[in-house]
Amino acid sequence: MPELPEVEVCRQGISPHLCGNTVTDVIIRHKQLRWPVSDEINKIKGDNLLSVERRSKYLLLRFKQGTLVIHLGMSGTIRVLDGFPEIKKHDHFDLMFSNNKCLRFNDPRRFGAILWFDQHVDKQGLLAKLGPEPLSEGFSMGYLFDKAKNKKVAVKTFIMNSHIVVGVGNIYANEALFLAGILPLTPVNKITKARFDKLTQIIKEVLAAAIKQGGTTLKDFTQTDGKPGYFAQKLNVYGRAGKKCVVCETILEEIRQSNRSSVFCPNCQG
DNA sequence: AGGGCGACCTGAGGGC
DNA sequence: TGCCCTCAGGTCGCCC
Repeated sequence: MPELPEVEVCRQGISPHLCGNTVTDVIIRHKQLRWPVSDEINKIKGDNLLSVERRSKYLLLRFKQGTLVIHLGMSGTIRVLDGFPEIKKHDHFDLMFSNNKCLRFNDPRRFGAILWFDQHVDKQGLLAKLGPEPLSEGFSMGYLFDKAKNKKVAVKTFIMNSHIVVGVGNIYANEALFLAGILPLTPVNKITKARFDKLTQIIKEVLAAAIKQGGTTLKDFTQTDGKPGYFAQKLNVYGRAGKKCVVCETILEEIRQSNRSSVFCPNCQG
C-alpha cells in the first residue's frame, strides 16, 4: 500500500482536478472490497465535491450530503482520467464528474474500502479510535513516552499501531528505526525520553521528505498523473536484507514481527 | 486489557 | 511449462 506519504501525494494529485465539480455518475463494478460497497453512494449523483481531505491513510471526499471514504488497502490505486477510458482488470469503481474527469479505483487484492458516511465521519467507527497524525503537534516525544509507559511491546509494533499514531506503515517504520538507531525488537518501556525525542523527529522527517518527493514507488503506486514517485532509491533498510548497511557496511538482518518483515543494521541500531 | 496472529485477496517470483 | 510455496505497502477481529 500506499503508506501515508503515498496517500497524501494522491490526495494532492486528485484534489485540483475534481474539487468544485459535480458527480454525474457512480459506477460500482465490484462490491466485494474489504467491506461491501453500498448502493447508497448513488445518492451523490448531482452533488458537488467540496474538498478532498485525508485522515490517516483514509481519503475523505466531502460532499454536502456526507463523506465518501476511500482506503487503498495494500494494492489499491486511484487515478484521475479524462473521459471514460477502457476498463482494465481490477478497476472496481468509478466516479464521473461534470468536467469529464473520471476518478477510477483499481485494487487487485481488494483489501481497500469505499464507504459512505452521512455525517460525523470523524467520530464514527473506523476513524473514531485513531491516534494523532504523525505530522501534527499532537505527535510528540511527551505523547509517545506517556503511551509507552508500562508497555513492553516491541517499538516497531508500537509505532505501527494506529491507536498510538497513524500512518506509519512497514516501510517507514523500518526506515525510521534505522535512522533513529533503535532495534525494532526493543521493548518500549526501555526507551529513554531522549531516544523517543529522536524517534519522533525522525518519523516526522521521513514522512515529510517522502511526501515532498512524491511518495515511494514500489509495485503498484504511481502518482495520479502517471509519473512515478521516487523515494524508493533513498531507502536504507527496507527490502535490503542481506545487503550491506549504507553507513557501516555490516550485513543487514531480517526478522519477522507481527507477520511483517523487519530489516535492521545490528551495528548501527542498538 | 494487552498482545499475538489468522483472515481477507490476487499476483509475482523462486525452487523443483 | 507448470505446480506449489512464500511473500507483498493494511488492519480488523478473535483468541489467549
